[in-house]
Amino acid sequence: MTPALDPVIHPIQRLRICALLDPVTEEEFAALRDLLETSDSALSKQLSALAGAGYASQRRATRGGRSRVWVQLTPAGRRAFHGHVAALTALANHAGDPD
Amino acid sequence: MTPALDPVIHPIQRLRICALLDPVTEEEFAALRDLLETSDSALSKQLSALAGAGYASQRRATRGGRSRVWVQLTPAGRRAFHGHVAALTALANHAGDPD
DNA sequence: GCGTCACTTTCCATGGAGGAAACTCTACTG
DNA sequence: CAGTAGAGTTTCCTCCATGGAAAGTGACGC
Repeated sequence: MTPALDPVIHPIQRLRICALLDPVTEEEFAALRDLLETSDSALSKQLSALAGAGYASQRRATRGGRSRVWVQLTPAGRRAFHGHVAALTALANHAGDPD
Repeated sequence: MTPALDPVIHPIQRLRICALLDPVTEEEFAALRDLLETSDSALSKQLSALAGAGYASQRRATRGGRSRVWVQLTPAGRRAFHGHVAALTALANHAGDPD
């Protein structure tokens, strides 16, 4: 069988976002933006895409007098990411190739 | 360090093409098309993209009275694919994460 | 020479991605 | 409470990628 590659997760920036969020409970919006070296708007849109698929959620909290957004993967998002990684790994190992 | 994800290889269909070509010397165009369940034109364009990056090459040979195209990864293509897989693996393992 | 097979390329319509800038919300400041 | 600034968000727009449909090309086979 060919495990399915998830098109919602696959795009490079989204893959990187998931990889950053997977090992932690949550991460600050600004931290993600800096780590990815992207813009506020680009990140915001990618997060919307992940949230739209039910893969990420956001939480507002005050820190340093300012309200900031904290992002986290939902359980479904974490499952989807792990599944996607498994699919990539299978691909890379030629699992299920008829050749 | 974050190993670089190669945007030429990353798109799902191209990743799958590379995964199919990596373990073999060469593969027939029609076989790729059937394995990927895609159209002639779509496959042809993806192969052009890989060839344009120097990652794949084609050879015409006659088989069954008809001339058919055989596709193979170039050494550079194989290196690029392996590098990309390494980058994906590193991402999945959170290598180099500052978190 | 003609039709056919096996791709290739063109044309077109759709969708994703990102920059710039306008907009919203919240939190301070005075 | 009005005003201002910070932190994202959304809109607008433009560009690039992708893919289907169909026309085009080259090599055979008859």
